[in-house]
Amino acid sequence: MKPIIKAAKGTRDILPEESCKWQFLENLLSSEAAIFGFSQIRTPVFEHTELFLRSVGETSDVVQKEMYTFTDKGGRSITLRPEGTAGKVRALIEHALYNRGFPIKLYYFDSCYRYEKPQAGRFREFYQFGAEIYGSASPIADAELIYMLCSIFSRLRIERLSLEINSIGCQECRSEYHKALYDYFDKQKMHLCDTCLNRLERNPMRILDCKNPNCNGLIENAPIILNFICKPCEDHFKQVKNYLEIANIAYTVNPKIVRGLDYYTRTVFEFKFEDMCSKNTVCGGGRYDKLLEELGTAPTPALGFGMGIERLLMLLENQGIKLPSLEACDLYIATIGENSRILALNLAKIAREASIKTEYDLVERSLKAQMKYADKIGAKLVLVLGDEELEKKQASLKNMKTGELSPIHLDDEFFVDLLKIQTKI
RNA sequence: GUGGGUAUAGCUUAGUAGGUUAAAGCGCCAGUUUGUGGCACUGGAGACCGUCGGUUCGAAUCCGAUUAUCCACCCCA
Repeated sequence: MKPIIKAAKGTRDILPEESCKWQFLENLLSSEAAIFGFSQIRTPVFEHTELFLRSVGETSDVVQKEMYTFTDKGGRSITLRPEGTAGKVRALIEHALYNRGFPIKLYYFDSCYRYEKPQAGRFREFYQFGAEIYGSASPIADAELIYMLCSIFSRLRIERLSLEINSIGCQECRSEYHKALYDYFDKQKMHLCDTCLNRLERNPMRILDCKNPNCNGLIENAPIILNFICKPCEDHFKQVKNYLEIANIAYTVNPKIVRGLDYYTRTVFEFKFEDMCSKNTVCGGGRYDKLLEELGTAPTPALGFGMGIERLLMLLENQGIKLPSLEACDLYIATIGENSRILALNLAKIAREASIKTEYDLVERSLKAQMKYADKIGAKLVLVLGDEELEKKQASLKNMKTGELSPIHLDDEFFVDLLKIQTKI
């Protein structure tokens, strides 16, 4: 026996019992996006590395240590997408979708790839559902995106999900804030933990999120971004909050929310849920008004979010919300001998044309074993074709729920109708 | 990248002061009236105890390394 090959680290197979749940989620998310006027876009799994360097940001952790980057045979540097937004913006620009008139509203359901150490709710290949709005600078667009998310969560009957929002301002006000923050922590360097010392140089805002008790004391009195954002950013944020209140959406302002991708500006938000031990983000997003410019097109305001499907499933599991399981079979045709098998082919064809989910024996098992199998797959009806009845064009139909056996005439033109009625019972 | 836990049949697990054919439940297959499922009973297949090396007369059991997996941190969805 040769050694078996297993799935690569951080990847996993979605087996039938689970894939039906994925299918359900994908349908629900897509149809909700459609209700909100979003249309689907599908972009390649891999892109030129340059795209992510310029959008996600060269200093971000995602780019620095988590990308699947390789050189293809043509010598090009290629990267498997670590997130969904960059590719969508690239496509928007490449196909000049902005000429179709604003707003452009797109959604996607994509696999993404990051070279990380796997753990709960985190994989190297993971799926994101996301939506983007291009061409609106208005705070109503920020609210609209959040409305859609709330609508999705309520359709899934998810509760106890907290929405945290923040504004990280525009580039101008943020750089001022960075300066203030740097000065504040720099004076107290000796009290910071090692990771925070590192953060101080790379992204001082991250220090605000540190769990180390020593750093925590300093955080209390640290400057807050909301005191530094400029008047337009402040107004924008105020209005977003206002629109949320109008829609009766509960939120908390969390000035510590810092998104890890460099392209965010102004509004940022996260939907979190409490797990046994830690808080988990199921969905995160925000505005990225400078990104389109950065990728070489006219300045265009934009915003979007990404939702982790694996985390959504975790959350559903956590709240005991059941998703549909495998669909049962309507009709199983049990056969005894070759003649009845040939007849089964024809009957199955008729039934299937009428969209009745039909199966018959493929492994040449005994009748008893076929009955067992029919039971296992949850067949509602079993049609038993025996040699004796075959001559008289008859068979017996068993209702698996009641155990009731009834004779059925195979020539009956109402044969299919009969099955249809019976499978509905 | 840092730290910790775990590795025994398809699944869930038992088995350690080191001792010969490694155990159970579930699942799978077959049988208990030769043509009828669920329940019960009987039997069967299925594991070189993650891998490599070491200690020992002898290792699933002790030691080391390695790989995989889980969890936490970093970071993120």
